[in-house]
Amino acid sequence: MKVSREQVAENREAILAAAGKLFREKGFDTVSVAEVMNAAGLTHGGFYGHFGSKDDLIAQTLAFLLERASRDFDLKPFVARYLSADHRDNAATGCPTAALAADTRQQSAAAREAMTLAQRGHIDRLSGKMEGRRAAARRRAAIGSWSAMVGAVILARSVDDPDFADEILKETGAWIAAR
Amino acid sequence: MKVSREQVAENREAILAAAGKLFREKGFDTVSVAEVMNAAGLTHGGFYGHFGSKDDLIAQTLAFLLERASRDFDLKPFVARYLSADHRDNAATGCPTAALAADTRQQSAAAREAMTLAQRGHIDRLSGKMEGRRAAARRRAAIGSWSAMVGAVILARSVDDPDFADEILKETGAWIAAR
DNA sequence: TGTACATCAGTGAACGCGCGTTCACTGATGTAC
DNA sequence: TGTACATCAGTGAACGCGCGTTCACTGATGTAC
Repeated sequence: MKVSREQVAENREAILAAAGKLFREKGFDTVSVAEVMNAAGLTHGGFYGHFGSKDDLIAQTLAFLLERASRDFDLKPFVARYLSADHRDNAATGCPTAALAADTRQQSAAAREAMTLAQRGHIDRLSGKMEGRRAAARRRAAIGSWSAMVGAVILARSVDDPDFADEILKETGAWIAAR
Repeated sequence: MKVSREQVAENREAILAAAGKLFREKGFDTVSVAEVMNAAGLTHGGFYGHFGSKDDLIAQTLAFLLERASRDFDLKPFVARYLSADHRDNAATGCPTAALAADTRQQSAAAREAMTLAQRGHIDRLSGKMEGRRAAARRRAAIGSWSAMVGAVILARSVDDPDFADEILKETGAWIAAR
C-alpha cells in the first residue's frame, strides 16, 4: 500500500538508522538487505524504492553516520568516553570510524569518499581543541591522538580478554594525556 | 591422485600463504574457499582434506600470519616501515593486525584467541624496546605507540586521498617520536 | 631390490542455501474536479 | 467540502548466482612380501 510522504521520509531514516546499527555491529558484508529492512520494520522488497543497491545503502549509511558523529564536543570527556569499556562493548551505537574504517577500505568509491570527508572534518575539529602555540603542532597532536584512539578501540575489540582490552584502553588514554 | 607426504605439507603451507595474502587484501568474508585454493595452485574440492571449515582456515591463517609477524626487530626502522606509504599500499603482505584486527571482532572464538595471543606477545616485545626507567612507563609507551601505529595505518587506508593518507602516517610518526 | 596392491590427496561435478535484485500486485494517498 | 480515480510505497513470491560443503572417482604413493 501507498504511504504518506512523511511516512516515506520516516521509513528512509529508519532504514538508515537500522543499517547504521547493524553495519557497526557486524560489518557491511555480514548484514543482508533483508535484515536491515526487517530491523526498520519493513519488508525487503521495498528497499529498492529508497536505495539503488546495497552499495548505495552502504555509502549513504556511512555519510549519515559520520555526519552525526561528534559534531561538537569537549576534548577531555570525548577522549574518556571514546576509550571507555562501554564504547568498546557497544560498537552498534559507537563511533563509525572505529567500527567501519577498516571495512570501508574494500567498499565503493562513494563510501571511501564519505569516509575521507569525515576524517578531514574530524581532524580539523580536533586540531582546534588541542593545546599548543603553533597550528602545525596542534594538528600533529590531533592526528596522533586520533590514530591512537581509533587504534586502541579496534585493538581492544579484537581481543577476547576484557582485562587486557581494558589495559589497552586505559594505557592509551594515559599515554595521550601525558603530552 | 595421491601426492607425497612432503607435497601434502607444502600444499598446506601454500594454502595458508595464499589465504594470508588474500585475507589481508580483501578481508575474510570477501574471499572464497575456491579463490584461496586456486591461488595456492589447487582445486577447491581438496580443501577439506586440510581444514575442517572456512572458519578453521581463518583461525589457522591468523595464527600462521601473526606467528611470523615481526618476531624480532629494531624499534626505529620498524616504526618507520610500519608508517610508510609502501606498507599502506600493500596490505596483502603487510601487518596482519592492521589488516585484520577489526575483521577478527566478528570471527570465531579460535580466531579471536589467536589475535589475543599475538597482541599480548607483540606488546610484551615492544615494551622491552621502549626507553624509560620504570617497566610500567615502558609498557604504557608500547601500548600507546602500538595503538597509534595500527590506527594510523587503518585510517590512512580508509581514505581515498593519498596526500591526506601520507599526512596521517607522517604526523602520527612524528607525534610518536616526539616522546 | 622388485612387485602387487591398499591407501588416500586431489579432482570436479553436484548439493542446498542465502544473498542481492526484480516484479506483478495491493490498497492507501493525494489530486482533479 | 466531497467524490472518483490515478499514483505509487510497500508486499512477498520468484529469479539467478556464488558460496561453503560433499562425494564418487582417479591415479600416484608407499607399504607388505
